[in-house]
Amino acid sequence: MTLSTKASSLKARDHEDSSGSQASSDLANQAYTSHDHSSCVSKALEQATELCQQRGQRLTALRKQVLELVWDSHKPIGAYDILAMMSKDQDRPAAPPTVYRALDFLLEQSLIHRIASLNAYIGCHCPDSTHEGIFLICEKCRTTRELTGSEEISLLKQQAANTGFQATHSLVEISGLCPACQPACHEGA
Amino acid sequence: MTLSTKASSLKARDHEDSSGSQASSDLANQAYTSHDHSSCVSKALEQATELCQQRGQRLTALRKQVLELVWDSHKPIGAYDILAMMSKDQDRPAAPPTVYRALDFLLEQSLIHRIASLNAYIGCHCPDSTHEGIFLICEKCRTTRELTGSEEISLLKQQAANTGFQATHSLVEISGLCPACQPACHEGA
DNA sequence: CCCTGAAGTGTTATATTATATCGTTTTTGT
DNA sequence: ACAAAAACGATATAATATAACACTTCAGGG
Ligand SMILES: [Zn+2]
Ligand SMILES: [Zn+2]
Ligand SMILES: [Zn+2]
Ligand SMILES: [Zn+2]
Repeated sequence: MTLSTKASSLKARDHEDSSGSQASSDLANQAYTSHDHSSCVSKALEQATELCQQRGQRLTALRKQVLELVWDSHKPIGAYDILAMMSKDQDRPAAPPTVYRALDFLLEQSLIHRIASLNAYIGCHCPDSTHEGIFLICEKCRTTRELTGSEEISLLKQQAANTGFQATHSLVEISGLCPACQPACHEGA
Repeated sequence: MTLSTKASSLKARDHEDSSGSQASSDLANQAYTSHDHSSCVSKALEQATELCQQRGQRLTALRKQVLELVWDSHKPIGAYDILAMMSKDQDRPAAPPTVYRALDFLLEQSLIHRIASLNAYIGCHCPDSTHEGIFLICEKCRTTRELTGSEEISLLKQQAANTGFQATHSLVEISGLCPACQPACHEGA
């Protein structure tokens, strides 16, 4: 597989530890800082509601629930994990198409992204603009951060154009170690 | 899905038309030019044999066969398509693990690449060096070309490093229209 | 040469991810 | 209220990938 340690199932909600609010000024998101993530989620849901209203799209209860489940983690979450949570929390035996249809809608509205190397989904921090994401995926803890600086994307597309290729969409995923997981590398006795 | 028209099955060997040899000087490969592809394949197999010998790795008949089937197309080919061809050509009812093990070996040896957005595999043009590929995937004909200019990759990793992320592997796939398929866009009556 | 351990392969079963299809319900616009 | 469209529930199935175990092949040492 692409990443080294393939857990049997992607998990969410495992960093809801501290609620200290640290303002990391110039960063697009706070994937690496321990923060009040529930407020992240609330804001994301509010923004999504507003955006869909503006666009004349229907953010139904089901779609909102899926969006919330996706947002609840800084780690990409698999469709079947969402399915399991929906079935557990609400005693609804949801079927795959239910989740996939919601995910498709959210992807179309740019409210979430799909991480191809993990077959998983993650909330988008800047859903108001259609953009090409650059994703930094930690091979150890799977925390994934989206960079929105699109200069590199432009360069890539420029180079593609130089070869006569007409680029329409780019997929950039970088695997490695997030700041939190790097010290763990030096712990080997 | 990531690409617009998802054919039910990826296909190979559908551009073995002309054998005109056109030297496109500065290009790493000839995905877009009509050329004697069978000679491409031969060279790739020879080089693979040599590289494995140098590395003390065993390019067995099975692995070589899979490599040839992958190389036979400029389009990424799915594992189950390889499986079907193996079963057809040699009256061997091969099972999935047979193909996946060969693919894993070829991936480890950098003789092929996996295209995540297609769940498919394609031969590498420069297997002697470990590198990060940039893939240009045509949404119409699926012809996929690998760029080896790694400056952009370096920039991406640099930007990742600026955020404290220690990058180890990058995945860059750009979808769009290859030169051959672009005129088709203007044919709409 | 023969033994032996490691690597490779065959085979069966199963896991994981995603879609097709159809019928019902809900919403929207008139 | 009515009709059309969109969303949803439900069942089945497709597509991709791996687990587990037995058997074969091969390299290397005696
Ligand atoms: Zn985004
Ligand atoms: Zn990490
Ligand atoms: Zn390559
Ligand atoms: Zn094309």
